[in-house]
Amino acid sequence: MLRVSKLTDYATVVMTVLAAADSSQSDSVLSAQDLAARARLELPTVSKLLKQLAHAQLVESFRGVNGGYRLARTPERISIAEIVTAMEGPIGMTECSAHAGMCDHEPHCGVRVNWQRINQAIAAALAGVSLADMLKTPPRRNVTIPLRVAS
Amino acid sequence: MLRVSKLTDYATVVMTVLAAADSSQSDSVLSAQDLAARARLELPTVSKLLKQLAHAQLVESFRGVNGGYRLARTPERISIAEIVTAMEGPIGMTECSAHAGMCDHEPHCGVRVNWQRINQAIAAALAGVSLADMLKTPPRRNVTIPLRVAS
DNA sequence: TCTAAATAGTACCATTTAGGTACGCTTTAG
DNA sequence: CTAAAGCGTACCTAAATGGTACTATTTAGA
Repeated sequence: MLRVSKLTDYATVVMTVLAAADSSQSDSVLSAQDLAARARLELPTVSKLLKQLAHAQLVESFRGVNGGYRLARTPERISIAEIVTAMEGPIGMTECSAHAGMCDHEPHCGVRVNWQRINQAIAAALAGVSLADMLKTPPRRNVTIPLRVAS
Repeated sequence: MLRVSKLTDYATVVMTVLAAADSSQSDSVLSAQDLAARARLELPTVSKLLKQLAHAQLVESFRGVNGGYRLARTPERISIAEIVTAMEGPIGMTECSAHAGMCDHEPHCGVRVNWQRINQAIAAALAGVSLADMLKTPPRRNVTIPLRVAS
C-alpha cells in the first residue's frame, strides 16, 4: 500500500496544528497536552513524536512551566519531506536504495539504480509540499513541479 | 522510511527478469523455478508473488508441463505503479487517503485532502517509470514528468 | 526556596503484519 | 497414466509498530 507509519501521519497533523497557531498569533508556544487535544490524539503519542521532531530541529522545545513547542521555522520553509525524514529516516522505497550493503542480492541486482532514481522523484514530490500548503484545505491553484525521472 | 514491502521489491525484480527474457526471445514462458533461479530468490516466494501478479493480469500463467509465466503486455506498457498496486493495493501514504472511513479523526482532519494530493503526485511518479525503463541500468536521458501538486 | 507544570529519557509490552513454509489439488504434455 | 508445473489454503515465526509507564530534569511563580 506504500505507506508512511501512523506516527509520521500524526506528525504531519501535529505540525499542521502548530503551523495554524503560528500564523494566528505570535510567540505561540503550545504544550504537548494542548497539541494532543487540538489534534485529538493521545498525549504520550504526541510527546513521543514531538521529541523526534525536536531532535530534527523542526520544532523548538521549551521546558518547565509554560513550556511547550513551537515551529523552528515558518510553515512555508518546512516541507513534508523533512517531516517524513525526521520520523522515518532517509527516504527509500526499498531497503537497498536507502542503505547500501543491506541486501544479499546487491551485486547482481539490476533494478537498484532505478529504484534510487524513483526515490529521488518521490523525495522531490514530498519536498515540493510545505506545511503552509497543508493548511490550505480547499485547493487554490495548481503548480507544476518538474520531476526528473530517468527513462 | 517510506518503503514498499520486500514482496513488492522482489516483484519488480522478477518482472524485470521476465522483461529481459521477453525482449531477447519470442514466446518466452519461464517457469517459477527458472525465474527464482535467475532472480536469486526462493521458489515459494517467487510463486507467491507471481500468483498476485497473474491476478492483476500483469503476467499470463500457463499450467501443466512446460507451463510458466509470461508478461501480459510489452515492458513499455507496464509501469511500476501497476506492480506496486498489484502487490499492495491502492497507493496511499496514509490509511485514510487510500480507504475512507478507516480513521476516527476523519471528520476533523484538515490534512487528509492534502495527503490525497500527495498520493496522486507519487502515483504519477511511479506511473511514469515503465518496466522497460528498469531494464536500462545506465541512464540514457532524462524526461520531465509534469507533476501536479496543490500549493 | 518550594512546588507544580512541563519536557526528556528510558524501558517495556502487546499487537499486527510481513515473510516464509508446507501440503494437497488441478491441469496438461508426452 | 504420469510427471511437471501452477493454484489455493493454511500456518508459523519474527520483527516492527505503536502505545504505556515510570523517572529525571528543568523552570516560572508563589
